[in-house]
Amino acid sequence: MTKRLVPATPATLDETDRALLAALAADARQPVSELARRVGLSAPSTAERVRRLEAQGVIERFTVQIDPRALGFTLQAIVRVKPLPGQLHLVEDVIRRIPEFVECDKVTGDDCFICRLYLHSIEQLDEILSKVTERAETSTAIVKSTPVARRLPPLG
Amino acid sequence: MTKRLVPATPATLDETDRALLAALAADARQPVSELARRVGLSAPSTAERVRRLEAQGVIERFTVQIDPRALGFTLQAIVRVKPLPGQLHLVEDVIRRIPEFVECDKVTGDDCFICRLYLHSIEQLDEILSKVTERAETSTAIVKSTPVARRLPPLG
DNA sequence: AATGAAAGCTCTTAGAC
DNA sequence: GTCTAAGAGCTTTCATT
Repeated sequence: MTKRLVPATPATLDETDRALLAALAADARQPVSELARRVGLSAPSTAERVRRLEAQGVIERFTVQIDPRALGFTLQAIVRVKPLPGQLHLVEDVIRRIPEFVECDKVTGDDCFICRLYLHSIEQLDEILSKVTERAETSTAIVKSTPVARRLPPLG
Repeated sequence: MTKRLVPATPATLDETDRALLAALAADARQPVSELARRVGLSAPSTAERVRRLEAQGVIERFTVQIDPRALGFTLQAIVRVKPLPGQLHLVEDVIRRIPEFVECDKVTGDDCFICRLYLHSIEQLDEILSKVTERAETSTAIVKSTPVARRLPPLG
């Protein structure tokens, strides 16, 4: 697997690149030969474009989307975290080390962190948040449904 | 590509399945032969397990993680959206139709929706939110960094 | 459920435009 | 940057345990 060489800020993507990205987003495991058919190029050219997109850092990684329920995670919560004075870095470390926090962004405004938490049960919420509440105020919202599941932004 | 047959709530995953999922999460495009080496099975068995995980709905899809900056999205925002009375469904539709909203969860509590928004510039924030603010109160936080990028929850 | 061997595809490399 | 062609490598099928 070719690895990122550049931090990828400017990247000139033509129509073929965009079509490739869209096709890969829909099914990352489809063979190069099929990708090639979709974008109207030969297999070698297609393979090289995919490698180039990886090397440029446009493609960060090929991955799999797993249904959390299949792993026993029946609940999802969005937690806003406001560290107590002087606890910011420690709070960040604590979050990073709890694997049930599957995502965390540091944001502007009163709440410093906004995180997504996977839970096996509602009881587990207290269990996990207790590790954070020593050092931060938290505000939790339970996910009832997901009107928009992670999708690609407009490629145009 | 085999498609989901069951809503996947109970799924008995053994150690090999978990190892497979972890390997696929790290690189979804690696060949079955390599996956087979990693989990210590033959290629045919490995291929069948991957198909089974897809059919069970454990694997939702194979996809690609793209650097938003490569597409010109230099900013990310987390927007909390509280629809005005009677506007809930319309607000949900509006969000769904704006492709820059790359993710949206409906949650318990005062703010009905929590969404992730990709932006080309700070000016675009007003432009996009103006389509929502006719029907909802919004509260926006700009992402400064991402201490935890989307990761797999614990497979144990 | 898993394996090994063989047939059939797919990927990559090489050389040319 | 792209193509065709051919060898290398991968995936799948099937008979077997």
